[in-house]
Amino acid sequence: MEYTVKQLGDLAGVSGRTLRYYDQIDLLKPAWVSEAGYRLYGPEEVKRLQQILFYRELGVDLQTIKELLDSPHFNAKQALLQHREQLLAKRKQLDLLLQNVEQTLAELEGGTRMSDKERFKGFKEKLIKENEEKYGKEARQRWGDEAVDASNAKLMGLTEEEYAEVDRLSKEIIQSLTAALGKEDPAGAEGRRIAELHRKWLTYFWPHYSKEAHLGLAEMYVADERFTAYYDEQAGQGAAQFLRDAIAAYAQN
Amino acid sequence: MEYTVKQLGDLAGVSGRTLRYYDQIDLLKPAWVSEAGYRLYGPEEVKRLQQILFYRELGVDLQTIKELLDSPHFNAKQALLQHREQLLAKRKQLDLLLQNVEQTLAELEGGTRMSDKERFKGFKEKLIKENEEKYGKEARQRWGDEAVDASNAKLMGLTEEEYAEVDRLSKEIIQSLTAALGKEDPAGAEGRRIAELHRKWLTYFWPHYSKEAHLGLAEMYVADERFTAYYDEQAGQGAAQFLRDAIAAYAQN
DNA sequence: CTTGACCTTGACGTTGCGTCAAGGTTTATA
DNA sequence: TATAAACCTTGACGCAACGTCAAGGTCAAG
Repeated sequence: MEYTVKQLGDLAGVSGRTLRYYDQIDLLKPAWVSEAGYRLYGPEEVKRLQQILFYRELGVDLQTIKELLDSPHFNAKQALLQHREQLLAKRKQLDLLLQNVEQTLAELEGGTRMSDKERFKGFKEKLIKENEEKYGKEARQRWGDEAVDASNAKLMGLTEEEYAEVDRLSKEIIQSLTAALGKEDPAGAEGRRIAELHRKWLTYFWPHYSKEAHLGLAEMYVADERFTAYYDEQAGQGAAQFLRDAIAAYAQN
Repeated sequence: MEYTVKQLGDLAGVSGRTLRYYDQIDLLKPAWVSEAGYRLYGPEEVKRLQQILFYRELGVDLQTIKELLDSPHFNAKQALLQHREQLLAKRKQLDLLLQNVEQTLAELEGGTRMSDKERFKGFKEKLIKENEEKYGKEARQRWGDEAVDASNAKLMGLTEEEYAEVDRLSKEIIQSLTAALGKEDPAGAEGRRIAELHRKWLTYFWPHYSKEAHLGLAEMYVADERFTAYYDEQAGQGAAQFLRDAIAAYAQN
């Protein structure tokens, strides 16, 4: 039985790129190479790939796997013991993080509204302590490496469907604003439509809708430069003002 | 109060490089830049850095932190809820990994000596499932055939003490070889001592010792390039050959 | 003989910085 | 005041484990 990269890849559930990478780092070489330069794998390589994937499944890094499989003296038990220590350390850090997050959440829930000073107090103390210890930095850096990829945190804890709708709404608001800027009247029909969209969007964040609050938010859009900058950047100069006027007209109605 | 990169870095416990990186990705810009091009930070930046580090400590990635601090629409609570979910998921996976590792270790400790077949059973099942989804019976059969003879993972089940001794022995062998290379006679006293060490070491792997088998292994050290490379790398060029000769002399005696 | 699926080798992107390297600036000390 | 030490700058490479084009060669099928 001989396999090309794709055949072996499909068989084992890894990509062709992965196999070429394993070849590159000398972790798994093809049994031979065809005249055309194709990598061809035999049963031996299938076996070795299985072992590689077995250890990878346990979270062992490729270098260690290589040593494990190549060094005839390598003690798998010791490697696993060491690996377990790493996993335990990781979990410990995770638990610490979780504690922190939960505590912060609890403070938010309880409306504790701690001041920034208070909020960062414990954190600052921790930083100082870390600085005193020589390995503080190292530990933090390790943590940085472990940091969860939170690039999808934009989903904001909504269900998928909810998020999709929120996303659609905010995009439509921006688009409508872009189109309406300088052409439409904020107090006109299009302005009203935009304000309505904005209201819908709002309901996903506020438990209760009120015209007063809506109007208050609209005012903030022009008063707080962070909001202003956001809308002006997304939809063009004057977008925040337009939106504020549209909502004002809508809310007064 | 104004700070240069190092001053602010020391204050907050981050490196200058980190601050320059944060500048680069527009996460934290200096308040102004001196004529000489030095970055200078003010109190506002200190506050922002605190917030950045606060969220970083929670494991949030820098892009998300940026959005969090820059976008007025960002809901910190929702973000944290979402983040907590990710942390929980990660911990769950860690626990699974730990379970796997612990089980494998337990098998080693208990001397259960599970067959490779069994060892890879769970793994195999997973692969088979994946293959079935993709290709159905045909692939499963092929895979099954390959899987059955996936039998060469050598996990040596020793106790901790045993391993320590094995480790000590192998290190002493390497050291002795390094020292003896080119100076001592493989058939001499030192060669004999090394061969003896090697024999001791062997007993931890082989249930029954025999001179023939020992000699056979020694031959393999020069015949199998993996072994040769290992010894020559660890103890110097010619180490495998020296060891082979020493064992040969020892075994013939 | 032409698709289309598959193969190859680069080479860049990802994350969050660490770590030189080469060269300019500021500060402390002799 | 000269000079060394400490600090600053901008590149640019490296890290883990691949994903993802891009440009071009190969192979089995219609």
